[in-house]
Amino acid sequence: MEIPKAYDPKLAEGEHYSRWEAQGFFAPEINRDPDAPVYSIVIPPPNVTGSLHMGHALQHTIMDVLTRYHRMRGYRTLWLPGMDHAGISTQIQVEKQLRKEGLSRHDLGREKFEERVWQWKEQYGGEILRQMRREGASVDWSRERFTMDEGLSRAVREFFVRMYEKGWIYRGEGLINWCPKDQTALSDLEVEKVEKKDGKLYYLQYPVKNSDRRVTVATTRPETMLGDTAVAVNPTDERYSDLVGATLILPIANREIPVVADDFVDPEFGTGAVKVTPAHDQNDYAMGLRHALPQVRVIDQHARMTAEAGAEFEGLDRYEARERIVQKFEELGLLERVADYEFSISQCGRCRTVIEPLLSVQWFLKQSDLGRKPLELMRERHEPRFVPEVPYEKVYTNWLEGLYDWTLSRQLWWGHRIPAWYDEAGRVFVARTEVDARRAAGTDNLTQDPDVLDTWFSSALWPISTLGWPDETRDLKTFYPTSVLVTARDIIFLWVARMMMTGLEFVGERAFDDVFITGTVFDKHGQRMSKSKGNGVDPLEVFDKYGVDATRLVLAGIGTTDTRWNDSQVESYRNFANKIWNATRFCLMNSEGARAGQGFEGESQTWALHDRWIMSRLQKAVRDVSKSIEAYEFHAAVQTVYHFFWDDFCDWYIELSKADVTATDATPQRDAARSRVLTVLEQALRLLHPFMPFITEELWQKLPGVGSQLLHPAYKDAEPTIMLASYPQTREELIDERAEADVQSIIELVSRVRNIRSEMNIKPGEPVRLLVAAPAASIRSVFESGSQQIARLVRASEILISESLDAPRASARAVLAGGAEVAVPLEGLIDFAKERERLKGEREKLEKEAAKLEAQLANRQFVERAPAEKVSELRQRISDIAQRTRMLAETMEVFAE
RNA sequence: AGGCACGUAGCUCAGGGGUAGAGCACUACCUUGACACGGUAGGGGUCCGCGGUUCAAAUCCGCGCGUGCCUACCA
Repeated sequence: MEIPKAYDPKLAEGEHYSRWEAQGFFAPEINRDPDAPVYSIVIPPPNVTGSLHMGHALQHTIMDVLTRYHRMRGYRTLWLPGMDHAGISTQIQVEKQLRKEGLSRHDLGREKFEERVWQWKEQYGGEILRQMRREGASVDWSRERFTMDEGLSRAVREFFVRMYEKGWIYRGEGLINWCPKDQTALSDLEVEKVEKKDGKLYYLQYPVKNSDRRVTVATTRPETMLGDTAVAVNPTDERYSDLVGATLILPIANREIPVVADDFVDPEFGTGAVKVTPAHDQNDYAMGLRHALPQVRVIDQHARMTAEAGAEFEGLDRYEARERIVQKFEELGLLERVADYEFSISQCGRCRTVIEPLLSVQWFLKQSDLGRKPLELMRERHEPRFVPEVPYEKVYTNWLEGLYDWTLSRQLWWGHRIPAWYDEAGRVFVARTEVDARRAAGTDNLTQDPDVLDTWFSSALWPISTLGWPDETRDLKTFYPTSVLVTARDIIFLWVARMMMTGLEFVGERAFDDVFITGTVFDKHGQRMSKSKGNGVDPLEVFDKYGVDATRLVLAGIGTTDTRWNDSQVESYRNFANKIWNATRFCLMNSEGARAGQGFEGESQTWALHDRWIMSRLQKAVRDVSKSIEAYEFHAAVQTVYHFFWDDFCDWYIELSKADVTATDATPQRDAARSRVLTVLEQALRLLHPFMPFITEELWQKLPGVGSQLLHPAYKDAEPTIMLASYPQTREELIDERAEADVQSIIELVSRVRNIRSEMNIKPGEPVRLLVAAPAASIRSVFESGSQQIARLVRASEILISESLDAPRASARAVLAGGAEVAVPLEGLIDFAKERERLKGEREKLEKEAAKLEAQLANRQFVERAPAEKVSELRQRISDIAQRTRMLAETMEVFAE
């Protein structure tokens, strides 16, 4: 069979996915075992406007590894894909498109605009889903969901109505975050805090009524003073105790406002007196409620001053007003001073406009009620299990402990319309459908609330709504609760906690068993990747350059760690893919007469040493990889499989088998050896498949002997594919420590001789003779039976094995474990001085180690208190080293001048 | 301001009470019939600093320094 010398990822990547998909391999229905255990994951739905970035690629890789692994283990496996309608960002996208046509959404009207968005979604949306195919994501496309689907929308209305009926959703006036640009309310979680903005702190003086006294307040937002309805001081602050209850004259507005006492005020900060603007500041709002202060609105939705601010300011932008007011204070002689000040501001998470806290009527959800069950579940049973547990369990718990009301309504057109209707009298009717609302109202003359719900409202239902809730569907019963949620840490509050709330509330069970929080991928300078910085690494470009499988290996290894992206890691895994390719190429070039799955017949004790060895190594690799995947330790899993394949299989097993495998005569021995190499390879490919789906499928399909018999019994009727093959299971009885130790001594011998060759500058083509001595008969027999292989690996023309060494003076020597020695006669080739130096170096190394160990043993405390096992281990090591040193000394005598 | 992580080879990172690891980079040799995206042999580390616990600390604890993240009602 002719296959190219280098692996070209594009070929495999272009070929297999569509077949997997078409054959239905991704759907859980492929599993025919009625008793199969269930494994399910719902994808964190990417925004319909989004395209793939490294964070997605990381999450998807981990989900796919878990999904493929469990599928191969015979689980009824579902990974459900879908998208989020992404209210604000999608609306912005479409409005941008309209603007190019000279239109606004108001020109179209609501209905036409919504149609337009749907159109946009069909045309441009969901690019990321196409990109997921490129990643090899084995999601069940037949269950793809969109948060605006009819089913999911029904779930949203159901959620809303039930919460309303319980009194947990209410409509009321509150101080909310308002984005003056997007013209909508935002939840606290959609607001970004930006720290360390340079600004000013203005010290303003308010005169006390009927007095010469003035009270100085400090503020970063002088323009809000027009809305002040009090000044607050700390009740314990003696400087102001006589003023509490006094009346101040608010300058410019010339309004009378009281001085109130409130614990909130920090006497240490500023002047210890705070202006209170209940209508434009979160804290002042709360204080206003405590003291029953009036709320004066001086800033409107467009961040312009209102009529209430006074004719002089009406219509001014908030920042213009600020300047004007400061100027005015100066003129009045009431501006005490202005100080430079560093402070933080809140921005719209979407457009970065500075948020304006505004009083307005919105819909709210009392999260503290809905959050009670998740909090109890965490406190009592530590569920869900966070990976890593530290610090996320605490982050999650702390948030649940301090829940506040969630502003649900958004003044947008794209999203789930609030299921509330008003009659002419303004009475509100919340209902699942308009028909229900009419029935309740007893009239058809109703107007639906114009607002839509926060995008995260529908996201909160994702695990249950995608599976059919509120109906009790088969999918919901089968796949819920889901096995694990894989996501980034920044949406633990926004999303993870809320899914737990709805799952527990409506289905009575946690949304997922485990929550795996991935690390963050930074650029090579440690900066967060972002569009605006333009420092993002495009996963697709990395795929193009190094292949999807290599990229996945890097991503899986990242796991929960924050990592700076560097291509060299991907390059090394690209090389690994090529190594896999070429190892397979070797096996295929020598596959005539061989079949994967054969060659290891009979009692393992009758097998050759290197066969027992590789099987033992394979069992351990299988054991460790499975254990690591199940513990979400992907880095360890990747390392294990990488080193098993490269070091054990390629460097040693193939090399040790080469003579047998490449024999020209078609003997049964040769074919059995070929089958054994193929068998180990085939198992290794399966082991690798969850991480590297494309290359493993590509190569697996080429191996002679693969077929339906290798599929997991749950998939027995399916077309042969590695993705439905059984994941290798450890066969404990094949773990053979003796064989591992024996091959280890062969490896040591070979390495020592190669070292001599290299240090002595012996030409690679130049054959050498080997004189090997070992006092122990067991080691001698290992060397004897392996002498052909050893000779091949070190290019020896002859190997003489005896009990004690009798080598010519002109030999290079090395001491091995267990008292064995090796000498390489080098008549005429040896440089005595150089050999002396080399041996001296060896001896120094040993002496240094011996000194350290001796010192430890000399410590009586150690001997008395350390476990006996440790002490004897140390004694053993010391005696090994002593023996080596002794032998080395003898050897050096030979070279004495 | 609090909380939490992290600091290991030149770089990116594993590991973690008992012999310091990988990949890349580096040095030397090798185009040997799987693979130069390769092979063989090497060099390179007071595991941030200082104390403590322990027979034993890179690992556990405290403090300090540095870096990053999260939370917060600093007007």
